[in-house]
Formats: sequence, structure tokens, C-alpha cells
Amino acid sequence: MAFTDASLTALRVFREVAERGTLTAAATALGYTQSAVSRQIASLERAAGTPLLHRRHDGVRLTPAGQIVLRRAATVIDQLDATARELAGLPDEHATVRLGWFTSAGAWLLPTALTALRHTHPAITVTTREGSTPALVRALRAGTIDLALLASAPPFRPPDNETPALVLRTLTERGLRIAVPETHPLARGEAIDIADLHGQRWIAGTGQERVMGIWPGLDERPHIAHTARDWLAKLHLVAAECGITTVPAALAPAMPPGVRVLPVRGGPAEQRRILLAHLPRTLPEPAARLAAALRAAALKTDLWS
Amino acid sequence: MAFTDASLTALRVFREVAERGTLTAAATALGYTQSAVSRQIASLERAAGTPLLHRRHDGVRLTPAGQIVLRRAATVIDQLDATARELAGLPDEHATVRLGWFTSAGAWLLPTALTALRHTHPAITVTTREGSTPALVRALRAGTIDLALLASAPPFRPPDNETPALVLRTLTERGLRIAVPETHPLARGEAIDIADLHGQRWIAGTGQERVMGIWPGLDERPHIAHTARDWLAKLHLVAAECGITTVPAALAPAMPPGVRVLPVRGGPAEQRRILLAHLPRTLPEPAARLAAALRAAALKTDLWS
DNA sequence: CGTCTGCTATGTGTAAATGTCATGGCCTTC
DNA sequence: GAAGGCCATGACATTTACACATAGCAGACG
Repeated sequence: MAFTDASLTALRVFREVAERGTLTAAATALGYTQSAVSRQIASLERAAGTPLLHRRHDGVRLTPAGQIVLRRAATVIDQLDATARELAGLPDEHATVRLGWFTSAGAWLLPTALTALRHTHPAITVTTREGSTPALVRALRAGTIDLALLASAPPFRPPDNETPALVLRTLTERGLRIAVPETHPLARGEAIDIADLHGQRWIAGTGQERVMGIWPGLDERPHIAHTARDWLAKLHLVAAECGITTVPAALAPAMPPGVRVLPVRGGPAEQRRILLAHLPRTLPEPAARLAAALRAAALKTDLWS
Repeated sequence: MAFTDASLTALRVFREVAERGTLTAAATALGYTQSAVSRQIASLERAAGTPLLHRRHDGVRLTPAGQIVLRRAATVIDQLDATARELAGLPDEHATVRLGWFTSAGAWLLPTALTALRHTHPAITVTTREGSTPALVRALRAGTIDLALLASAPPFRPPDNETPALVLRTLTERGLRIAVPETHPLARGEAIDIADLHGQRWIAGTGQERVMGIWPGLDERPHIAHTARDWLAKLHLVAAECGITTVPAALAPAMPPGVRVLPVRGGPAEQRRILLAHLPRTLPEPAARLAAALRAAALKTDLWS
């Protein structure tokens, strides 16, 4: 069996798997059973004559052959979608940009940039999705989004090691901050000393992200009073004096009333970057415009503080 | 049903149909029955939501929607083939050029150009196929060949009217000639008067091409003594004094012993062109080299006569 | 003017591809 | 060591996609 015998549904399933990172998630997304996905992948691997996935306990990773297939599969599927649009007499979808973003970007950077872009280039349509860094990176490689806003923390490793490497551009690099209630004793100063963080009650993230929200490198076991995934909830918990939490500086313009954002003095610098990532190919013009708007919005944030 | 539900085999079948011009021929080429091809096309049209073929008594023609689908289908299939090669670790097939040619080009122009190219660019692989003008044009549009040598006669209409129009370049434009046995009375002069063509015995082509081989515009019903599709057979029939036939001037360097090639005096000019055709996209470098070699070979022919 | 001969479309039966369901193995986590 | 995530696979049902046979239709030819 040659690779040309690969079925179209197998390619679609494969792309979904590449994007989701597990067969089960891909199955759910496609409305299939996990078993069906497993078989499709098996058949595709039989056609390719080589494994396309590394099976791991927590999901799957692409093998080098898998990366080859993914790239081709994405363009094949895109071609078919483009055919459908062209047959329907619709304009080429090139005026649409698909952007992925991480949660913290959604409160200020994203709406600011979109508002600016809508005024300067009303013809450009932007669709967006929120996602974690690995999810967004997979989506980029699967060709499901054109641009991704990623968060990056020291030691600032690239978000993946696959080839071709993603094009990364740093939009901002700012210190990590701490959000405290205005009524809190620490809110009196212009900065918080690292020693004063001892014994505080923290509001952390949920699930895998339990470390998020807690100042890195504390030499004690932190007291986690609440966990929340959502920024709005977290910050209102802070305002309600339920605890304190870390926030990226880029979020400072979006604070609700009753919350102060302060830097931390002492200890190693805790920088956070916002990256703009895309595949190494020249961006279509609308995507480039959106990228420019995002850069401008990031700059504006820098001027604020 | 949306177009994205189109099956890969349907696309492959469709490309073959577009290339062959009839469902039956495509079926034979693919090893299917005609019925299977008909069903595949029907299913593809159902997916597209619109007819892709004009059914005609002598085969099928692409509708505008069909042309859209053909272009996309060709790139989809190419992508899959490229994937197979890439997975096999083979170099990208970009060093290979696929050339189509009409019969008369095979005796002199083609071997001359290929020999020259082999000396100047030994790394370039050329694969070729013979075919009629419509077959070659369909092959170009189906993406099965990269370049085509086409014959063209007055009134020099473009080989098809579809969009996008093919890029055409005239390699030679030369008068039509007549091949006569050396022993023939007409062989004594340096040219043949049109009046002397009366009552001659002709060697014509076969099938649809019965007019080929007979001087155009004769005011009598020609006496066809033999019909032959093959140039070698035709010319040896001429050498054996079985009759005379027309030949394009470009074939003159390839005459077997005992045959003279002479122009015709009087009557309207009977020009014949050799065209080099390809799709309107920039040629990959090896294809451009082959095109140059063909142009050079054509020029050399011009200098000869 | 009937008879060919090409073409395509379609009814019918069968075999293969492609799903679901249920189960089992493996690894990590609590 | 029990639970819960992951993937693989055997058993079955259903849909798909083929071959075979037949019919309609239009042009070519004697």
C-alpha cells in the first residue's frame, strides 16, 4: 500500500489528532469514538509505511514522518475547503485572519488591538480562539490558525522543537506583578518586598496550572486559599480580600476597582514575555495588519507603566 | 453534502476523466468499469452541488465549475504524491520535467533537444509522452505534464478556450512541404507547382486525421492510395514509390534515403507552427531549461533550410 | 432508413471499508 | 492498590463502492 492510498478522512482525523494532542480529544472533537480514530491513524500509518505518532502515556506526539504528513495534510484540506468556497462563488477567504491567544491576552491586548484594527482596516475579518500554549502551537502547525499570541516565561525556551521552527516575535517583556486588594497592608507602598510575601494567602490556577498565581521561588510551601482558572474571578477574589495573586504586567490596564498591581523588590527578576508566533512563511496581508495592530497595542501598554 | 465530503478517489477519477475526455477512456486507464467512473463523477457532482461535466455525444467537457475542481484536484493529488516521495526520503521531484509532444516532433526536434539538454544539464530528468493536441492540452490542465509541444495550423486558433488561458510560444513557423520519392518526376525541380499535384496518389493519416498527409485546398477529390499513422511507415511508403504525402518542414532533417522534401509553389501559403505550451505559472527551473533547449533545437532547424 | 458503434446512466448483487461497542493493557496519580 | 487517563483490538453492523448487465441516445455508414 502506497501513501497515495491514504483516505481523505484519515488525513482529516490525523490533523485533528495533531491539533488536539490525543486520540481521545480528537475523537470527541470529530464526533467519533476513540476506537474509530485509532483505526484511522493505524490505516494512515499503514499507508505511510512508517509510524506517524509517538504513543506516550499522556497522548501522542508527531514523529518526523508525522510532521511531513501534517504539513501536506493541512494544505490538502485547505485546498478542498477553498474549492468549496470557490464553487459557492464566495470570495477567497484571504481577508480573514485566524488568531489564537492565551487567556491573559484576552482582557486587554486582544480587544485593544481588534478595536484599533477595526477602525483602520474594517474590511479585515478576525476570528479568534483561546487556548493553551501547546494547543495553540499545535493549531499553528495544523494550519487551523494563522497567528498565535503565546506567553513565555524564563528560561524562554521555544514553544516546541519541531521543524520548521516557528517564527517568534517578542511583543512585550515585562516583570511579573502582584495583585493585592487596595485595603491590604502591602498596598500602601509602591512595591512589595519579597520577604513580605511570606505567609500570604494565595489564589492559584486550577489543574496543571496550580503554580500559576503564586510567586515563583518562594522558600515556603504556599498557602493556597482559592483556585480559579478565570482572571475575572481571580481578580474579584482579590478585590474581596480573599487573597493575593500574581498577574502579568500586561494585564494591569484591565484591573477591576479595588485591586492594586505592584512590582516585587528583591529576588531574581521574574520576566514574562508575550510572543507572536506563526509558521515560517510570508504572512498574507490581513494577517500582517493584525500583527502590526497587536504590536502597536503592546507598545501602548508599555507606555502606560 | 458539502464539497469537503468529496472522496479522494473521486478526485483522482475526475482528473483522469478530464485528461482522457471520456468516462470510458478514464475507466480503462484506471482499470475500473465505465459504470464505476460514472458513479464516482455523479457523487463528486453531488458533493459539488453542481454539474462538473457537459455530457456530449462524443465524451464530456468540463463546465466552469469543473475547471475549478480540476485545478484544485490536481494540486491535491500532487501534494499526496509529494508526501509519498518525501516519506520515502526521495528528493523533491523538481528535477524532473514531464513533456508531451505531437507525433511529428518525435523524429527530430525532440531527440535533438533532449541530446543537447543531456549534455548541458545532465542532472535534469525528462519524461515524455506522445499525444494528440487535445490530449496534451487536457494533460497540461490536469497537471500530468509540465510542458507540451503542440502543432498548429491556420487559422491558428488557441488549442482551447478555457481559463486560465495557456501560455503559448511559437518555436517555428514554417511552410508545409511535400515528400516525394527521388525517382518521382516531381523530384527533379527545386519546388513543386500546385497544378502538378492533380491526380497524384496520396498517403494519408488514419481515423480522424484522414486529411493529414493530403495537400489542403485541392480542388479535386484526392486519390488515397494508403493510410498510415506512423511517420516512419509513411516515409518508407513514399520511398517505395507508393505515393506522396505532406510533411512539416521541421521533419526534413529526418528523411530516410530515397525521399526528397520540396516546397509547393502557388496557392495560399500553408504555414505550420510548432508551439510550446504550459499553464500560466512560472516554470520550475528544469522545465525552463528544457524549454530553452527546445527553442534552440527549433532555431537550428530553421538554419538548416 | 435501418443498423452500427461509440458514448453515458442506472438497477442489482457482493465484497470491502468504516464506523460502534465492549474489552484489555499500560502508565501515572492519589 | 484502586482509579482514571491514555491507546489497541476483537466482534459486529452498516454504509460505500465496486462489477455485471442493461437501457437510452446521438452520430456515421452503407
